[in-house]
Amino acid sequence: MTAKRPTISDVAASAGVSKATVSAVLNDSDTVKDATRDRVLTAIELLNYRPTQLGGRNAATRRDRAIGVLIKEYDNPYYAEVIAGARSVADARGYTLLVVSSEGEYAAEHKAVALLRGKDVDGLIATPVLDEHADLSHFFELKRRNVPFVLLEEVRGVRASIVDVDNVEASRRAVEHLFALGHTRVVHFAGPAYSAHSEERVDGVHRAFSSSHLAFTDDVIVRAGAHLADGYRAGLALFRRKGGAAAAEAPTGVTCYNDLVAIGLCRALRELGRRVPEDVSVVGYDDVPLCDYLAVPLTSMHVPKSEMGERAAEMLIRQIESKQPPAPEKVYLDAALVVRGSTGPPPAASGAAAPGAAAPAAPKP
Amino acid sequence: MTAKRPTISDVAASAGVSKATVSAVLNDSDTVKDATRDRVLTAIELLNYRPTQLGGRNAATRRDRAIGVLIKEYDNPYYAEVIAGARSVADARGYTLLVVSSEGEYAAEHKAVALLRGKDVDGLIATPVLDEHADLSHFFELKRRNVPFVLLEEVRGVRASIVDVDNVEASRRAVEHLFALGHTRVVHFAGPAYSAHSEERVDGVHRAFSSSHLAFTDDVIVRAGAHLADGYRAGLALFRRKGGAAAAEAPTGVTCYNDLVAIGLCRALRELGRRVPEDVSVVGYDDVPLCDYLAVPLTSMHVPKSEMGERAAEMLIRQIESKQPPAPEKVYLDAALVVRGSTGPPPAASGAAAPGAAAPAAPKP
DNA sequence: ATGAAAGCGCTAACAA
DNA sequence: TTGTTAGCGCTTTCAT
Repeated sequence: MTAKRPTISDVAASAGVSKATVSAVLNDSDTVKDATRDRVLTAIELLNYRPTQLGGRNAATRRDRAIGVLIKEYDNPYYAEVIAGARSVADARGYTLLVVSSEGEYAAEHKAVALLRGKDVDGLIATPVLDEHADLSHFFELKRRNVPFVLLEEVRGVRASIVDVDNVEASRRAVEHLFALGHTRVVHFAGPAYSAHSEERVDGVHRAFSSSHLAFTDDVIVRAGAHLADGYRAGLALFRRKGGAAAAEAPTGVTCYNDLVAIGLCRALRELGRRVPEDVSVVGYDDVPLCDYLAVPLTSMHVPKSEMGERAAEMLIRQIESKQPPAPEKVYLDAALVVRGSTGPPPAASGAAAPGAAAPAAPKP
Repeated sequence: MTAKRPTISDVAASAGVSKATVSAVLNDSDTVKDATRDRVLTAIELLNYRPTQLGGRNAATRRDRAIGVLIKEYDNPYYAEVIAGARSVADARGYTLLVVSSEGEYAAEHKAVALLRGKDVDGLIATPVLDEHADLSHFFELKRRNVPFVLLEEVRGVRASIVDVDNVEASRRAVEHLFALGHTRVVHFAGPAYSAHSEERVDGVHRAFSSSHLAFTDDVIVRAGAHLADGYRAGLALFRRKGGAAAAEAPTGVTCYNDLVAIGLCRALRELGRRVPEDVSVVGYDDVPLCDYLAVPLTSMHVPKSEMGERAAEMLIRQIESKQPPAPEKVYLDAALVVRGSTGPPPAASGAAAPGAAAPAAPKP
């Protein structure tokens, strides 16, 4: 009863060509005339054909359902929560998650996507690397082979479903939280170059400054990274430089690309004898569970990570199981600032201030 | 020139049976006589045959090399480092890592291993779940199909390569560190039931007590878990109970299954107004990078996670690429205690003590 | 309990 | 540029 999965022969018949020609189209051979390629592609769409790599009776029957998940950092609790969300719905629907990380490298991403589709995953959830010079052929190959995928981060040039948060707006609100507290020397610790989210968040910082009477100068954006060590290094560098005589110019508030960077920064501040939030206010991003476990709990922009994973998986599975080739869907969820102990009013009024004047006395530098 | 990969036909010929019979053996069909099964299995070993699921020319040529990695928790930085180590060597050798987590559930582990081998991974690195009642058929299937795998945690009943640390010894030393500082009321926050490592570490605690003059009672072992929230909950429960009048009986030192649990415990202590290390000393396990980033840095048992991943991957790839079927290898690496700020002498001498007596004066409760 | 033969969906050689 | 033909390695009837 159950309609059989179409095979390459069905496509060939429908397009009025041979199996070999269809195969050539699938493998992006340049020996195919544009007209015939189009005919084949149309037939693929029409039948919703999905090629398989399997041989024998395998191809027709045995199929364990699997969803590939492409992330960018194994050591980021952000992804752990997104994956947990995706897993909960995948599991309920009989899919298993296969996770691969590009670690921010474009070449690794390319290889990973190729591998996953070579392994016949039924669909893909991906956080793509931002790389101006990189080609997008691996995503186009997914399209060609009709493998559904959902992105968790926009990538220019690929029409695809996406689940995300409005990062520029959220980042703007993070900065405005500091403005509202009276901070005037505010800085942003930006993420890695490979992150579109980082660019969006930088943009948000820019907009917050634009809406204020504060000047957006070059030193507002400090390139940090995505990891604990990045925030630590950048924090040490910045605040050591702005120590001693230059202390009056030091920022009193910092928004960070993510919570890990913020935690790294907090360590640097601690080691330099600056208190959080008395001397410097710090706001993270993502609202990782760890925020609540720190001695001074971290104010952070809450991102509904688990829900993002769930929504992405639901959307993807719907597309996988749909009879029609899927139309791209876009879902934007809300982020909300969670204020905890790491933010407060700036040390003195605003201008030049002797360190440790108004705030509770510091124990020891 | 390059010796072709043996096929099912080669095995059939070598064993003097038909392809169908070999197929039956591979799929664990019970219609095969023991004698013939043995002959087939021997032929498989002899030729070092590895079945493939792929069809067409794929099977002979196109092969992206992949290593499956089975972990137990996505949200544990321990695995992030092990994976990073494995990835570094896998990458250099042209292998891509596919990570799947069982999240501690046996059924998920079974499914994951089946999936991975269905996807034709070249080998597997696995941290198996501890489950007395569970069958090990998925690992035997790997054996039957000659898929190399290395474990990162012992599992009774499976002869396999392993890379690990001597957990009972390491755990014993963690406890003895507290004993050496003068602690007499010491407790261990144990890990989840699915963890063999947890059992080993509990065993280590037991041995430390045995070598001391302290009595090992039932309350020495507190079942916590593997996550931040587990340590927090268990910590709140234990120290709330031992508050007020019972405070004199409260433990002054705690060793934990891992760093996450320790961090959770520290939060509980903070919220209950107990200072670390002045009132309670806490020691973690794994020595995750985060330890250095806490306001009171965490004393922890350092496990060479990255090296474990590297060694496991090296061993596995050697077995994958070997002409001979591999003999199981066992590697045990050294753990070493890293003393940081979270441990110190107990509040008073040892018996009933008023809090905050001998330790350096606290700024404010 | 086993083998012969047919077939799976795909790719690759080679003609046309 | 395309179709024909010949596989690939494996699984699965169905006799025996």
